[in-house]
Amino acid sequence: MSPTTGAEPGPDARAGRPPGRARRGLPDGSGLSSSEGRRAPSVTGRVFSILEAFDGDHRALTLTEIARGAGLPVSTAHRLVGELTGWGALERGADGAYRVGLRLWEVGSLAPRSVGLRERAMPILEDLYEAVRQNVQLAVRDGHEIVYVERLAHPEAVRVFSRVGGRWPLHPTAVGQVLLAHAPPVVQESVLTERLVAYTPKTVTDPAALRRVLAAVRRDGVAVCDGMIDLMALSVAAPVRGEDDTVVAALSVVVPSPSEGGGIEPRTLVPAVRAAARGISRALGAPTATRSDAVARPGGPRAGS
Amino acid sequence: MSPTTGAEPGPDARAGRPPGRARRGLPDGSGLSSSEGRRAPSVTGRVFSILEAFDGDHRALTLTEIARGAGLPVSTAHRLVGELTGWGALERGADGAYRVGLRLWEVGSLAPRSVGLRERAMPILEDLYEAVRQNVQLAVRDGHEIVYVERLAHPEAVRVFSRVGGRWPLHPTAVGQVLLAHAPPVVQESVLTERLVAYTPKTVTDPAALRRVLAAVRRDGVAVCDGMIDLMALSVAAPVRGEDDTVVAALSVVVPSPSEGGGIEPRTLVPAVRAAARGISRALGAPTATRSDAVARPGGPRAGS
DNA sequence: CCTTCGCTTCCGGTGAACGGAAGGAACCCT
DNA sequence: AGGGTTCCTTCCGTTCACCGGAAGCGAAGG
Repeated sequence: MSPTTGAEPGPDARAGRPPGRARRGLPDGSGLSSSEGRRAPSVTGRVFSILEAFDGDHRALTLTEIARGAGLPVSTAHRLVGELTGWGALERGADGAYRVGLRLWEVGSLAPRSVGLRERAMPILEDLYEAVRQNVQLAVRDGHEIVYVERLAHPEAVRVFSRVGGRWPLHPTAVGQVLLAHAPPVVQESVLTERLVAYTPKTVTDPAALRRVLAAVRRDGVAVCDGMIDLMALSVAAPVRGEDDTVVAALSVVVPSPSEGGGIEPRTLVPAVRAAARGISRALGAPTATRSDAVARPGGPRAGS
Repeated sequence: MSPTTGAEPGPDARAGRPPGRARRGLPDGSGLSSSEGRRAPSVTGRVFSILEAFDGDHRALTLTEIARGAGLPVSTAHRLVGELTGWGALERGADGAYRVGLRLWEVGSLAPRSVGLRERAMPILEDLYEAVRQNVQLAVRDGHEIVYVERLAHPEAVRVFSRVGGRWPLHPTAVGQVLLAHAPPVVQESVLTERLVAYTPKTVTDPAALRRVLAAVRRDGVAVCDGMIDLMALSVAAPVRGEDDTVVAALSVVVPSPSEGGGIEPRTLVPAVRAAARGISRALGAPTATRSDAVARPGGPRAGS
């Protein structure tokens, strides 16, 4: 294979592919390996780079693919993958390809910010899902990105690009805007100085405009994003607060965009989303969610019916 | 291929671990660290032992607790935990305790046997959940144990001990019996020669009796466990088949045991559970689930294997 | 005050990890 | 059949990253 293989970050990326972390290129013997490609020379670092070779579009990899993706010699990859497989972090299928193993998932399921949160939120998510029969999503912030923790999708609902465990930037998603609006100021400023990628013509990319959006989100307690990632979809999100009353997650509903002929008036979703988010906050022990003011009044926590 | 290709990883590092909570021998300073379960002295092995220090009852650990649990010197644990935290496999809370991090959960969510399966099964699980309004569970087998992959619990349903990501032995659970009944003969024999722990007086512990139960499960296409783990609960499980028509998972419903005054007649659940399991099998592309015979009445074709 | 406990840093010796190279098994395409 | 390609596995001498005891720190508590 000629040396051109992974030079470009996203030659394979289809339409709606999130800005996944830059895939590590080959060692790239062109001398000038520079400082950027800071590769941790530790064993642990190498193990991580192996795990990072797997992502939503690459769930099954051969040894050689792993080695290439992780930037490791095959013999090294072979040894480490062998250990990973022995423990159960990876599994080898009958086809010889490696996949992420059950044991690793099992440990991951102890993460409080994902499964812990999910456990308490699930009943309310279900109620909301039953009420709207569309896409319902729950996400948390990790650095400058959101990570989807749970997603309930009706088969006939508008198609969305999110995936449980998937990452997206903060600025073009309703959950992201909610989480950013309530993030520490350092994070906000940092994001506002980054280049804000446009996914559609409707994406907010101007820092000043985004700043206004965030202020509105804080004021209204909801974020509404129409066609910022996909012109067909509109999403409404509200913040979920934890014990110390900080925003720990965001909840959203995604419906067909009215500008594309969606039949749902987004404004009717706002009370339901806000109520469900408050319901989860209460389940988490948020102090303000136990008071009874603040929410207008349409519909109780059970969002209809 | 090599000796270990395909099939079960025979030697299996983790088969020895008793299914219950019992785990983690404290260093117990008695000098005699023995050779008992000595862990591989590789860096990777140490990292695994750190991850293993976390479990359902220990989701937040201090550095010292991790070191003790993993059987490592504090300074060593400190260095490795530092690397794990830097990558995101662990997170350190404001209280100084370490928890499993989002990044690790994220990689784990790429495991085909958990989330991959879950994604396709979810709509059907939801339908079943709506229909019965009780506990609905989905589990796979890993070695001599089951691992719960998904669980929907009604707040007012009978309380069960399972947890997403949790492990249980095969013989006392309905899902376990289904998975064991369709496991490779090697696994079955191996389990039948183990000591079968009794959780209640009703637990099957006699190998011959279990063998008859498994035959019945294969014949009927369902397993029914009444009070084998918890006298209050009864569960009904059915097999889920994958593309190659092997049993890849099991689905169950848990209701209050009729002998304890539960209001539901278990027999009425059988068709619903069986139908849901077939629905998931079909979603996974199982050949027999697309035909319309085979399960119509007990004593159908399938019996062998 | 001193003690205890847990976390962090330091540093010299050493053995585990490294990876090039060679061997082997499939699987192409002539 | 034969030569070419790709991928996996094993081997082994070199070296450097890992190891962990010890000491320093800060906080809690008696």
